[in-house]
Amino acid sequence: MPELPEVETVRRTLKNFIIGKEITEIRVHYDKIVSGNTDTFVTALTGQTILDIDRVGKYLVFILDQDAFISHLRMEGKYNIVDASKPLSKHEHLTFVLSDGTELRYQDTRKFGRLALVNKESYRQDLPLCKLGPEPWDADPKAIYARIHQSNLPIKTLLLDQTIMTGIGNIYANEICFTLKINPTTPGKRVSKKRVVELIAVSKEILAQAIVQGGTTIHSFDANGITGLFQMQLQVHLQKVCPVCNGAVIKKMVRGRGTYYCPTCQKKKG
DNA sequence: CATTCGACCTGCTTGC
DNA sequence: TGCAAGCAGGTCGAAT
Repeated sequence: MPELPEVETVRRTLKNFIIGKEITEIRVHYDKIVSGNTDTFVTALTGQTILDIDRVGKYLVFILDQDAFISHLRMEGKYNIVDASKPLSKHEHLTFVLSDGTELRYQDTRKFGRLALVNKESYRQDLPLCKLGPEPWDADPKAIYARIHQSNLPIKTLLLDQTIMTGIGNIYANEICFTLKINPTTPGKRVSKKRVVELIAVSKEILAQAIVQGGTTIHSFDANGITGLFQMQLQVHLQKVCPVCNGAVIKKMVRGRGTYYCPTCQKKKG
């Protein structure tokens, strides 16, 4: 489900409920949800206390006494905090039994998400996180421009490339292009330095705004779990009418991803 | 190396 | 109504 703002909202919300608690037992109900060896994961983490939750791009990083593990929610992953007596639901694939009688459960309808044991001291330098580019607020415009400028791929596709910048997903890629009035199919090569600077600035603004909205909308969790789902005002994504010119919004597939844009407002090629 | 394309999964919507 | 195809807020690995 999530792009960076949703993951950040999940991180903040989850922290209120699990910091300082010990994982007394781990039950894996769907083996493939854990990357690498499941027994190793379970054995290593059982008995450790959750000290903090970090985030790198769209990854959550749970910091424990001795180890850490990363969790990527992919399309539909979410966390539930429930009383231990609550029956396991169909799509809950992993349960962390906590020391206070609650359980942290990972739920994922499509089973795309993954959890993996990582080295607490070096996870940012290790795979897979070391592959990620900077988040927009840490991005060096020169470096980003260098990457974008050498590619013929559509700018929208490049925004989704987590090795260039991390955190942007399909929805925000569409929104960012709309805000900048840039045609999402514009080849990276044709995007000017100035436009790249603007692209980074807009990415920052939109993600930051989304985090604020997530923070104000989601104070806790409910039966739907901690999803970070929030109702941000979308300008083009899933829209039919352009809010600026009232013209029809177009939907087309760009490199396999649903892409929405206004053909009138987003004519600019760079 | 950069890029493409299918794979990974389930469920909801759409169209015949 | 029934059923198949298409699509969903993401990433990876194999092939080109």
